Amino acid sequence: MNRATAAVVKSALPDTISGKRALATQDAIERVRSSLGRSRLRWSPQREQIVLAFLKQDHITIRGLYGFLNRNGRRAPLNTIYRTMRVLCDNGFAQARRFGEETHYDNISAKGDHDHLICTGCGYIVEFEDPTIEGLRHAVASANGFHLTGRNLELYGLCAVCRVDEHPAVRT
Amino acid sequence: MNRATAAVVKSALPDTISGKRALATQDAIERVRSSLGRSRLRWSPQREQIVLAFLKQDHITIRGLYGFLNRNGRRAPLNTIYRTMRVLCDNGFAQARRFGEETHYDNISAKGDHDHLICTGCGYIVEFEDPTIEGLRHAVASANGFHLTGRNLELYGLCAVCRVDEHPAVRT
DNA sequence: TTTTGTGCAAACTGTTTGCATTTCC
DNA sequence: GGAAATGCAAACAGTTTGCACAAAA
Repeated sequence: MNRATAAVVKSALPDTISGKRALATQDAIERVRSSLGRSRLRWSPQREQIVLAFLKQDHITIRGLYGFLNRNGRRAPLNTIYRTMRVLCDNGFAQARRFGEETHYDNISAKGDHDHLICTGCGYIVEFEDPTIEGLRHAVASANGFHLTGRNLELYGLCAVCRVDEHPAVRT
Repeated sequence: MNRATAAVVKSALPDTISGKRALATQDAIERVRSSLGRSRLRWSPQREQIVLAFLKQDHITIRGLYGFLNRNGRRAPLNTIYRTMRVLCDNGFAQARRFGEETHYDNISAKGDHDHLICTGCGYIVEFEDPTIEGLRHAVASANGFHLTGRNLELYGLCAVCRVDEHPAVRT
């Protein structure tokens, strides 16, 4: 790992979730399930576990999901996870974003376009929204005759913790 | 190829270059050479060919360089190109940026930070600079206690050509 | 003459696919 | 019953590395 874009999110959220979040997740799961159903896609136990795990995070990698599931005794092979995530992307629940070596999947079911502030020390990721970019987008697009469809803005830097410790923090 | 981030640059610049550009390149080559020399890195014929080819483009992939060199009878194996590009990155002449399946190398020897407007139809890439982002960067950074070091902004859309033709253009 | 680069082949990593089998609708 | 998902293994693409040899400083 010696490319400029290093660092990987170490986000392993607690395996237990608060009542409030559990409800929100329950709700979201139901939305995914019926949406897939409408597209004649099916609902298997594996798929449910993967979607459930995915919906708990803001962004996660395939290996992250794989580890999470295994840790909780809900084993699923990598290719099944890949396939499920592709389905989620195709149906507008996830968004794939390449970062460093692997693809990160953003949970966009409950939020609009957002961008990322990434600590190159520990891999900590802050998501933010800023309307300022909209103006820029349209200015640049019209100046070049483009019809815009998407964007990806990543800001890199050192978080407060990593700036103080000379050694990068290990975020959980 | 069915991920959101598709499309690859088809940029194969003319193999002959204008006198003006040739001079600029000659100049840049010399700067690279002496910079590497100062770091006790060496100057081989292969390296010269790779750097020469790289400096002619704004951004290119390893396979792009490989094809370019081969087309011009200056064969170089892939791993040599990879190693040379890493040297160029380490010494501030190139910048690696992952896009789609492969890594793109931006020629930053003669320009500052810039961003990309990318046509998802034909892979055409427009580079642009916009000071507006600076304000945004600092606002977001200070709000989150980050010390910024870099950024990457990609705007995706359809270029004028691809919007008219329903079929994507093949840019050269 | 020592250190760095080259080039071939083999390894490695993230991701996809073929295919027989199982499961959902 | 028929379409779709699973899970194993094998394939694949981009990239890196080990190593013997060649070449630059």
